[in-house]
Amino acid sequence: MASTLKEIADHMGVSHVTVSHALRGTGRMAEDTRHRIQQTARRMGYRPNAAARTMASRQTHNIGVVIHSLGLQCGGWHAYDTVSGINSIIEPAGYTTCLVQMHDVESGEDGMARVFREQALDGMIVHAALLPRARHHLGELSDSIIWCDAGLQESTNCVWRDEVQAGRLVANAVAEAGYRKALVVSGESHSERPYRHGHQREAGLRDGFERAGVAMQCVRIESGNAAHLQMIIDQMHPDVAVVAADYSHVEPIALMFPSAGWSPGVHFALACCDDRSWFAVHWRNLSRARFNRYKMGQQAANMMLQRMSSHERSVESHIELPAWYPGHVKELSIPPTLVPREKLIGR
Amino acid sequence: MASTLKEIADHMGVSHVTVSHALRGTGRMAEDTRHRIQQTARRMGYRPNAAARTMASRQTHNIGVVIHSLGLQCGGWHAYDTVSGINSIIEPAGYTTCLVQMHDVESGEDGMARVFREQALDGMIVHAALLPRARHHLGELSDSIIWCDAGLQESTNCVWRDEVQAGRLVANAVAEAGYRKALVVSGESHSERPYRHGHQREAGLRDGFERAGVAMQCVRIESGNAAHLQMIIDQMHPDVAVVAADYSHVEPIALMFPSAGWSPGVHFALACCDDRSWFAVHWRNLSRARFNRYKMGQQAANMMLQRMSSHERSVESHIELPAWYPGHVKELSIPPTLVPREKLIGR
DNA sequence: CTGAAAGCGCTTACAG
DNA sequence: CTGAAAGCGCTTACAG
Repeated sequence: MASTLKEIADHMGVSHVTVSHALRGTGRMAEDTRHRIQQTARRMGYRPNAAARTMASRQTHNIGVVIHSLGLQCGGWHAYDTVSGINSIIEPAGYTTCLVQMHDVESGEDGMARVFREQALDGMIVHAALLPRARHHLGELSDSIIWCDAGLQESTNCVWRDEVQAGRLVANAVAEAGYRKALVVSGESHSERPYRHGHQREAGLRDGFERAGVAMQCVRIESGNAAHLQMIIDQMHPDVAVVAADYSHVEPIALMFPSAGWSPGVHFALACCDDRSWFAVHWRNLSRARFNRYKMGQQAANMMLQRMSSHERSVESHIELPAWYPGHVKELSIPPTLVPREKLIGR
Repeated sequence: MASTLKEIADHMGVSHVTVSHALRGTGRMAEDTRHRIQQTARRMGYRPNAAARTMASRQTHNIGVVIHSLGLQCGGWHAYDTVSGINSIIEPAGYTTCLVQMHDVESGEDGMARVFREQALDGMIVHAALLPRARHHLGELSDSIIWCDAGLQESTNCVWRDEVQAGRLVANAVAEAGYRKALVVSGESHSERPYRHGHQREAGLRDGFERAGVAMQCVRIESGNAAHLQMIIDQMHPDVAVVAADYSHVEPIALMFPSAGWSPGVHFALACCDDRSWFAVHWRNLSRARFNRYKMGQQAANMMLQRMSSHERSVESHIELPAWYPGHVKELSIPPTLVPREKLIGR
């Protein structure tokens, strides 16, 4: 088990520089020589030393993926799709995904992860809606940042989806299904967050419903809060459709309401402005604005790679467009959650 | 913005070695000197170079977290809880979580992630049930591996939960609630996988039901397959309780059945052998064998740290015990999914 | 108590 | 076409 270039070099009677060139395909030498060196290295079980490479080449080949740690135990699952997408692009390109959970609190140097303190990253993809202060802090740590679904919508280095359009799509679908009023369910507004998808979705919904002449009412709920759920149930009416602003509100509604006697797609109409990749497997009949977080992660990763290869300071932003998905699945006998008004079973 | 020890050293008229010692709290020197150096370093914005540190100290401070990439787009979400738990321990200890998605296929050297090829890790936590071949391959890459919920149950370096016990707990609860028969729903058996939680859970269920004199029938389904779901619905009867072997089967049942007129906790009884951290937020009334993947990740991470600090080759394995959670939530008017037999509303 | 020396394993730029 | 030199920024062990 040879572990260094030098050992291979000594073994073959050449310099370690030649071995280095041979293995990486750089430099000039007889193809035969190169081939023989590669063979030997393989036979001797040579494995390069990442730290030495980093040191000499000034490239870490590490990409930080910054995600939010919302109380650690709960929340943040939505990030997994995106992170998987990022890794699927980055890893084959020879980069490593370094996961960094970040609390807004630790703006101070000392609270930061080692990976930040010790210049261990070539760049980072931020997938967390941080406060301006924290955002600024990251900007000082690296000049190569891609903001992926991070609440930043600038002309360069950002990826986001058109949330307003998602809202419009849902509003149109609800109107077309024959409902006269929409109950829009979303979470408490965290006013200090610089950007909430909810706001934009609501703007889109409002716009869409207005054009279609459908009334709209917003309800803020905490998930799992019985009183809040009851508030919605109290408003149930055949003319009313329930619209969930994001995935974290559509799940509790679908899971908890049935126990109270209200099944989506049967007793009431339900549509969602948000999407998660597992819906495609476990909840195919959910009527929703479709959207692929995995793909968005890949998009951000590609932008990162492009930026690093071209040494450009910036790369054009990308906006992902959602599409309406009715939830009609041929091989499924179960109806979509947004069933046409006239097919609803009253209670 | 000074970026090296030497710049600070020159600035203060000492050697870079002294600065190194001062900053890390090693060596011996006047407290005053140490303090002055630290101040200067901070003022000059010094940030250590991770690669140089790694090189000199032979420690990367990187921990690989190996997860399975099941077709990439779908599956694997369950890993997120565990990964978060790992990171929550590792990061404050100065280590970085390097995510590595691994396909069983790429046993060949060339298909492996760079992080594997280039000795960039101090150790790894494997959270994927790999084939023996792939497992063996990892073993050659690192001598410091913790197997977390990875299908390996040896006396050292492993973390797993007692799945048999989970099955027993569920069986007892179902029997006590007054049901005479259980319909156990699980996925297709992937026979080539070295270990499936499902097998052990089933063994526990079988044991528990046998003792309690409750009949048990297994149904294998693909999630989202309507015919399969119908198979279950056809068997519905007031004496029958539905038991989901893992989280990926309980969700489709709870999400899809209501649309077909069957609500858990109202029209039929439902219990689950599995748990996910988000159940605690979004699905609190699910009756289940409770279990904390986040905590298990922390456990694995602590074992890793212990192993690295003590330079021991191995650390004692840890078995996590599940607990029965009925799903009775005081402030929730919604019933648990495993409602007592006599409270069930017939259809 | 302090610092000069050696070395970690590579890559890059340059001289032959 | 090939290789010797310089250097990346630290830590460790050791001599003073």
